[in-house]
Amino acid sequence: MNSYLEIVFDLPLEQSFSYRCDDRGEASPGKRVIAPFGKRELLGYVVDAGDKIPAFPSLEKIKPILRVIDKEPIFDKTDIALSRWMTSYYLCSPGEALGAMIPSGRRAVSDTVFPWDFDSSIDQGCTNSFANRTDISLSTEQQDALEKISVLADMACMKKPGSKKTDGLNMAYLYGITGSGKTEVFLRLAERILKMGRSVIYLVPEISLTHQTAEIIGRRFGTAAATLHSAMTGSERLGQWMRIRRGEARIVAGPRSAVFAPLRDLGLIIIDEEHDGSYKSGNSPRYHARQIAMHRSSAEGALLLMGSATPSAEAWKLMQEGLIRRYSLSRLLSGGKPPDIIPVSLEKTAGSLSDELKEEIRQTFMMKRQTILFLNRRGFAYFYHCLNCGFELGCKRCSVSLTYHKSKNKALCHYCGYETRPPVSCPQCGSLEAGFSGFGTEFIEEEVRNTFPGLRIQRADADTTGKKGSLKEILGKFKAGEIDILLGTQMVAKGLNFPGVRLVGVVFADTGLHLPDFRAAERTFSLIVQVAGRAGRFFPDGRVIVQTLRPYDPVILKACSLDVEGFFKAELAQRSALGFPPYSRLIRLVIRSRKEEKAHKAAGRLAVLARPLLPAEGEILGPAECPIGMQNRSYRVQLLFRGPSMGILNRAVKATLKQYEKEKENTVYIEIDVDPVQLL
DNA sequence: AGCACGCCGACT
DNA sequence: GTCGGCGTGCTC
Repeated sequence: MNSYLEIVFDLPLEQSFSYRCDDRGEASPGKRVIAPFGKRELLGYVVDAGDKIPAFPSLEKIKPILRVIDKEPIFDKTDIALSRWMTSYYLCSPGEALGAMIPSGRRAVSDTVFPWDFDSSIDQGCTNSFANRTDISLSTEQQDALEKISVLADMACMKKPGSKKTDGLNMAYLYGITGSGKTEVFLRLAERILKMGRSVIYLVPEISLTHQTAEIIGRRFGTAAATLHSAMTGSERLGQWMRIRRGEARIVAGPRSAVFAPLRDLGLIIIDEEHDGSYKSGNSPRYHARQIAMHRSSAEGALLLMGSATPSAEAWKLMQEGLIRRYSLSRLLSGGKPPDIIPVSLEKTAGSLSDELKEEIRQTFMMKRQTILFLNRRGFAYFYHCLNCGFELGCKRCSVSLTYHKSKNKALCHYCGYETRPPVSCPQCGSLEAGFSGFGTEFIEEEVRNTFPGLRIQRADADTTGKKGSLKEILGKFKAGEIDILLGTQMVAKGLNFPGVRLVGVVFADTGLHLPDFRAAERTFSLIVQVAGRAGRFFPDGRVIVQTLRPYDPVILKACSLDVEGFFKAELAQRSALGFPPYSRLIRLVIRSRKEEKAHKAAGRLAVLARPLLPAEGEILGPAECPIGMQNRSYRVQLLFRGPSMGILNRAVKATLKQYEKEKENTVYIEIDVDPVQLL
């Protein structure tokens, strides 16, 4: 019984390996085992077990496994089927797919067990306060959306799981500004699905939001709720995983990896803030939770419900085509209107604060209210520049500008961490008219302090919130009114839920617009609208000032007038004209090598091999140096496969890589990114 | 991915 | 003379 096992490892290896197990059938498919692999002992996943002697390796080569980790299988047939689909879609190995699915799969196995606790977040946004009350009455809009989506949910749930194709009838979108009550509709729907005896996944973008959502769900659904997030230790997460697997927890909240929650009878997947970039994994397999959710909901007969005020271009197009049903929430529950959003030109401004912004800060202070200043990218446009010869100081290992950090008097690289003392005079021409200028948080902090010496100013970015808990502390002080101006990156967005805030300033809105990425406009647009939307939720009497070097840029203007439809009309027309997603699909290969010409040679060869393997509808872009051409001493060259459908692309890429490997000439590291979102 | 084996450059 | 670079091959 079960004397031979097929095992896969979390390594970039296609094949499975055969092992012997002398134990009494303890090892079975879906369990993890420790097995000798070359010189080391590796954690592997059993994918098959049987009595038949494996055909391939000679019998004497087959080693016995060392031990079985799990008492119960952690993967069932559905999970293994999902991992197979991931393998073919994302072109990763079976072991990598399984490793991404189990939250502690890639870490050391620890045996400490911590109790599962809800973090009582300091974020007391209204989400919390109204979501706690189940008796709250819905607005007509909410009620209407809930009823219509419920019909869809019932239809999706009627289908037998596995009865294939749901013809897009299983996707819905709650499109509405922040504060219009999406959360309550999500929760009501979840309640309904749970009552029908089915289960729910509730995805949120970040860990911080996970806590908040977990808390709401925990209060509302009690022990039926579970959380899976990356701040938990391996064993904590495994504990939750098994609770879910056993059916004790039937609603799971978490970030992108929670899309793999091993729920049975899945009835609903919710993706809150669907546009958010954190749903895309940054390492192999580079999956997108939305894509996995689409696959799972259709394979398991569930409804997929997404929500955002600023949908992704992909979702927007599917809504236009009717493949995702759209339900709008257009009114704020508070009854107010979004605040005025005023674009202000920075063109003739000496520093980084326009007169308009300064004046509003002054007024806000006089009204005893608070200001939040937003900087979208830490240290961008913060580069060493020589006015005489144009020299720019860049990282020796990565081709990005070095950022000046005044507190350390160091110039440092954001990608690899390289640091150096900033030169006094230009290293190229010796001119003294060289130095750092720009819009980093530190720089602006100083300017704000000099302009408003009497005000209490606090900076919040990766530097000041390095130690855990300190962001919480800062936000706590801000909420208590002990800070007048909060200055920081994305993370201060949470402060937007505080009623003392009157003014929000986006210091430099166009940073993202200059990036060499076809999604730059989409991201810039959505950032501004998100900021403004959140602002409006709590202080409809408030102001939002958007500073920009391009006050006439249509993207900025449409964002300031919250014109989502208008933005997508123009943006989709442009994407279509240029043949970019959502009007095409992409696979990106990044070839990395220490030697520049090696990387280029490999990329060139790959392109040559690929062309005949790609049907006429497809094309290959590049090879080209990546926008960030060098990272960690490695040259990076990219190759983009573009075509109308993913099928032809991943077949071509697979065949290309296979052939390239067979040639065994110029071995390089190749990174595969299916549906890339960042092209840097 | 690691880890070993193997063959060519500048150093204790 | 060795130490050490990374190119190549293999892992049941």
